[in-house]
Amino acid sequence: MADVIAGRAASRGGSEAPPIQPDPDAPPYDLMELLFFAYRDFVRDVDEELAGFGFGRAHHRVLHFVDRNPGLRVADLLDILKITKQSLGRVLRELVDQGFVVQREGASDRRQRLLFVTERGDALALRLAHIQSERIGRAIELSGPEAGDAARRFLFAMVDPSEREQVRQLVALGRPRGGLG
Amino acid sequence: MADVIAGRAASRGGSEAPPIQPDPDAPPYDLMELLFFAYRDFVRDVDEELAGFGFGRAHHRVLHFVDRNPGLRVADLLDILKITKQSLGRVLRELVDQGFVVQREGASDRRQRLLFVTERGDALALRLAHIQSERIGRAIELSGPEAGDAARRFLFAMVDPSEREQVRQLVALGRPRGGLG
DNA sequence: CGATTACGTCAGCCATGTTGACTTATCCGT
DNA sequence: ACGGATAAGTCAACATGGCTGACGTAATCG
Repeated sequence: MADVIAGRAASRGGSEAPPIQPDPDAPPYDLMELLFFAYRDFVRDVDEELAGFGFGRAHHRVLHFVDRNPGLRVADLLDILKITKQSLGRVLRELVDQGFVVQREGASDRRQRLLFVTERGDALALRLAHIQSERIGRAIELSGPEAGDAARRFLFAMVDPSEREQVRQLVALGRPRGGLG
Repeated sequence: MADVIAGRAASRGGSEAPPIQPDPDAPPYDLMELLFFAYRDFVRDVDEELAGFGFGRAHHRVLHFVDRNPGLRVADLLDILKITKQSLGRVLRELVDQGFVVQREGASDRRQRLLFVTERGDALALRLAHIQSERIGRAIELSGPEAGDAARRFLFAMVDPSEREQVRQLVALGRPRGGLG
């Protein structure tokens, strides 16, 4: 399979010798690309498993966040995923129809349909999480636990400032590891 | 906007007091979610800019990798993006039609259509990269340069072992910063 | 010369996102 | 108690970007 890249770019805009120190104004292409490659492989991990239920990645995202946040409101989920009510509606209906998620009327506000996973839903969510955590576990072994911790801080800092408080709270439960900064 | 999460999960499977040390077998949910949130916001950065040309994220990925790897072969691009020839064909045609990318016959193998960005293509690629690098720059400021370096190592380790050599070479050019391990 | 390779393309389908309009039930403030 | 705002669901139509399968053409390689 196509393994070698044919030609490499000359440094942008000059014919001088390549600088040893990188241009501080040059975009951090390496981080951009590593983010792409890491995410690409990370999400592909569970595709097969999902396909077995006729599900896709959208179903996984919903199942995951409901599993991790029992009683989540629909509006919260929309805000997490940044998709429309209609898009969510489709995948949510399928998850409910197939018995992975249930909706319960809110106790204090009966307009709300709070989301919970069923036993079946929890089992699937956990299985998918285990698959993906193998890759993460190997990555931490390879790069060292400090790199994992630093990656946590870096990734958190990549989140939009306006979203950080929400993300901090969402992520907090699974994180008795020290603060995010 | 929905800001507070209604209910939080009890620790899975028990009613004891929450452990201070996390279960070492528990999936690293925080990293999984941070990866999602960071990627979500990172790719959204350029959506508006792309829409101005009638482009989407698929166009961006193609433009980026061609810009960074002039003379890239179509087969290489397919292998990077992990999509089919037909999917790539559509977006590539649009990029070519609108004068952002050109294809040149390979010198040694005339079956190849090597890919290059035009001046126009390079300008757009650079503008998009600048937008995204603002977020990364702020993240590095916030989390510290060591966190950025560690994130590089961690993200590289997240890449599939079978893909690492290719990724290492692709990422190498923009990286006079020290090895990836 | 024949098999393989690199690339392109037609046709159709699927998953998942979008807008816009509308309904229903409920809550909350006056 | 009423009326506006809010939470959620739904219908319809459409866009984007994946996919499979089948084929065609040109060039290379053994």
